[in-house]
Amino acid sequence: MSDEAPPPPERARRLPRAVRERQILDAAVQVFARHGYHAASMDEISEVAGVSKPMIYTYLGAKEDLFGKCVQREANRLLEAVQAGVQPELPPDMQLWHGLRSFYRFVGEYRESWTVLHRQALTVGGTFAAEITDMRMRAIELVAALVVAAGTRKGLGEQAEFSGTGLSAALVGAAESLADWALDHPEISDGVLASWLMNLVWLGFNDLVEGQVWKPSDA
Amino acid sequence: MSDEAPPPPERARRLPRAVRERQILDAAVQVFARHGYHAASMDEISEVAGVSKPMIYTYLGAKEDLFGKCVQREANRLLEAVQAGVQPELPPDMQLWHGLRSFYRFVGEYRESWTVLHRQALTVGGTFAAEITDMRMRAIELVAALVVAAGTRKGLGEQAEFSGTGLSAALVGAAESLADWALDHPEISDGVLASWLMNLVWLGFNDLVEGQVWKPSDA
Amino acid sequence: MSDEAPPPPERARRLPRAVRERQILDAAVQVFARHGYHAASMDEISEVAGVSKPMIYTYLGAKEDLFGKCVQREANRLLEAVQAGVQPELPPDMQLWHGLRSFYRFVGEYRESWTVLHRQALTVGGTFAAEITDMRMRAIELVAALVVAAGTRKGLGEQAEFSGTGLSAALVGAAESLADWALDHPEISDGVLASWLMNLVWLGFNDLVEGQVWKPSDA
Amino acid sequence: MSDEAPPPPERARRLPRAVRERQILDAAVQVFARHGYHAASMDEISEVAGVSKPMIYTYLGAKEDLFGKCVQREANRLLEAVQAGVQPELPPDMQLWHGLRSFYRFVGEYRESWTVLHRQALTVGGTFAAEITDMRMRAIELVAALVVAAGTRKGLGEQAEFSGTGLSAALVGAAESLADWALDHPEISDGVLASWLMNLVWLGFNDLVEGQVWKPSDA
DNA sequence: CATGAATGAGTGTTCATTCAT
DNA sequence: GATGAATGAACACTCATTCAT
Repeated sequence: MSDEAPPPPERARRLPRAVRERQILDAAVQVFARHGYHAASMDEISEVAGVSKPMIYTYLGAKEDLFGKCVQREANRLLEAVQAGVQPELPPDMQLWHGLRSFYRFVGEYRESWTVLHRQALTVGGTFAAEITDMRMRAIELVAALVVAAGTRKGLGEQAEFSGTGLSAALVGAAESLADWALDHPEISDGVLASWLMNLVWLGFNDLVEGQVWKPSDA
Repeated sequence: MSDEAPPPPERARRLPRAVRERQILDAAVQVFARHGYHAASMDEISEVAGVSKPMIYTYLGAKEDLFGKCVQREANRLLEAVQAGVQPELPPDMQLWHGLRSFYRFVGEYRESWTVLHRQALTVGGTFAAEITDMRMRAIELVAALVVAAGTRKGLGEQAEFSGTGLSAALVGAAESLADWALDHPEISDGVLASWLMNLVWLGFNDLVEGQVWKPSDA
Repeated sequence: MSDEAPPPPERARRLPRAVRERQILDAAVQVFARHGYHAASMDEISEVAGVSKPMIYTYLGAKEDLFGKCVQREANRLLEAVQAGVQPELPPDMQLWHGLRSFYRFVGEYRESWTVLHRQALTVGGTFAAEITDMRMRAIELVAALVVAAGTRKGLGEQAEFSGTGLSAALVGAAESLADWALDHPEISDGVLASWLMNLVWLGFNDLVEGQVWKPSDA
Repeated sequence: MSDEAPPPPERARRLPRAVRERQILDAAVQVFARHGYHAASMDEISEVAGVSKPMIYTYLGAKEDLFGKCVQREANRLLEAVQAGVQPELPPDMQLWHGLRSFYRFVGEYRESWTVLHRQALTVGGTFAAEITDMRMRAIELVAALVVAAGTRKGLGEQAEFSGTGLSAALVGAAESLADWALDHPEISDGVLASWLMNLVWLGFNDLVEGQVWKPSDA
């Protein structure tokens, strides 16, 4: 029988909720990136976070909620990073280039965020795919509006050779795929990656092969 | 080897092994496409296949083996479909265009195969990711060799504006992403999809916006 | 349509039932000895026997029946071997010695039989334990009657220092345990093994240490 | 059979880990003793323990681990019981006698422990058999050193009539076998059992039949 | 006679989730 | 606020057993 006033166990330090939530989200992103949604276990997340499991449920909800919040947070981070890189007063191609650079810088710096967003978010059935796809679409339109708008101005409507959304999807896919590739080639700088993509989508192989090369005009 | 499936009797409870294996693989592809590797249950697969679970294990092995065999079969199907569409005597751009058409036709026709290959195969840790990535790389080089080789001939080595593997990754990503998009737009024909991609990667946005348009020369 | 291949496919030779049964029992003893009753699988038995599973069921019945028949056959073999070695006209100690020799010879020669009888038969719940125990008891009384009877004649009844069945159990246990030990020491001949046991149970440690030694009188 | 649910160990909801572990181990020993390793089901163990299955896995690990821990605990108990009974200052025969009494007392008191150790531990393939055999050997040498050492002192080396390890195996087998027999004869006291064995191995049948009887000298 | 084909029923194991403290 | 204790429910996998041919 312990009747003496027990000194508060140092074991569990009472931290403000916001801090705990960040700890947990960080751990969750890490674990989700490593194993994917289904293979990730709440046990591992709680362990990595240094927090007991009930706390996760109290603060962030069930596994699916937790994953959703991870996705949201990382998606916001990514969008902010890209938007921060774009300078609206530049010509379209330079805007695109700067946006791409920001994107690749982000991917290189926050690999796990990117992994969760790109690879893992689609494996979860239900609402997530839509949510992610939507976010993806907004992202692409943000970037692709530049060129699509240009095309539209020139009178290229929804004719066979041109489709705003279709091309956007392709463009984003190209950018994403190159991002994945870049994860295995960290020695390639974000500027170079952005340039490659510019040459692909802006000039096309044909011009490129003809010796034409796109280069940033402000470097 | 008599490989001719003898006309299946109306209500044969007792089927030869090869037939059962196909049934099971078909069901597995369907279920894996629907839920992903982890969320798919052997119970559902057996149910869809109209076969008891032990049969699956006897014929195709454990879950991971089964998935591997699905991936292999579908990957072969895809490769064959694409290769069948390419005509080596045509000029490079036409070869590319025909290959892409075959690809989009396949994706449209075998949505589930494509889903398994593109989205689900990467969610399984271990050997699969590598296997798929490898297959993807071989596929891309098959197609991209056309243009990359052209670029290399023109003296574009591994300089900052050009990279064989990097651009290949981007190109394949664009094609894949457009394929995903096309799944939600079945009204767009494979010819049109292929054209869009050609215009993107062959001419580039710049030329496109300037009014230049790529068109198949043999239609 | 098979036209003129008169000899039936060599694949499945139609053998008389008795032969098949022996094949199966041999295989079963082997597999039961290797894995024990529960860990042994009908599949492995059928494979080792070179016979399809339905045949096992047709000829020998279910797994438990099969095991029972294995045990019975091997027990009979053992009993016959021991009985064949005993010569009733010799004095008790020599009878015991010859019986033990036969026993150890059998164990050395039919290791698997011994394993099934001694180690595996007891792990199966239900009727088997009793059956085996019974068989064991009969075996022991067969052998121990010699000495126990002698003791009883001398007026040693069920007093504290003497008990027929109890001592018999101990004696048989000693013989069995030495048999197990001998499996790992095949270089020790059955004559030597029998001698050891004779010295232990006939003379006892005390006499043995005093320099008294029991030796077969007819060698 | 006895299907009466023996009062589940209290309905105490929240118990400290150590208590639960003991409950589970107790239940496991009971069930393993009743059915053997393979036929025992984790379900029954959890039911007998009054605990859900996941707890077993959390606290004691998988089935094989659980069994290993049972064996270890019971083996320790047995060794301690025997060692506690031996008094090193007594002459060899009295030491042996006291050791045997302790052994039989333990077997009578903890039937299930004995069953698990003696009968079931060998049915599990792999490391366990070796572990148990080893433990058995150490146990036997602990006890048999007394007599074997005596024999060796007298100049009885590894000659045909005498073998330390071989005789030890036999001796232990005799003791074990008598223990099994005693399980069905609970009315025989451990002192009597020990006496029987002493008369068998110390004096031998011959002396016994001649009217010589070994008796404890300190009673 | 002989077997490939097929399965019902059960096993060990894990995981997201929630109380009681 | 924070957690160790506890579980329901499901899943992958196996095996003894039996038809239909």
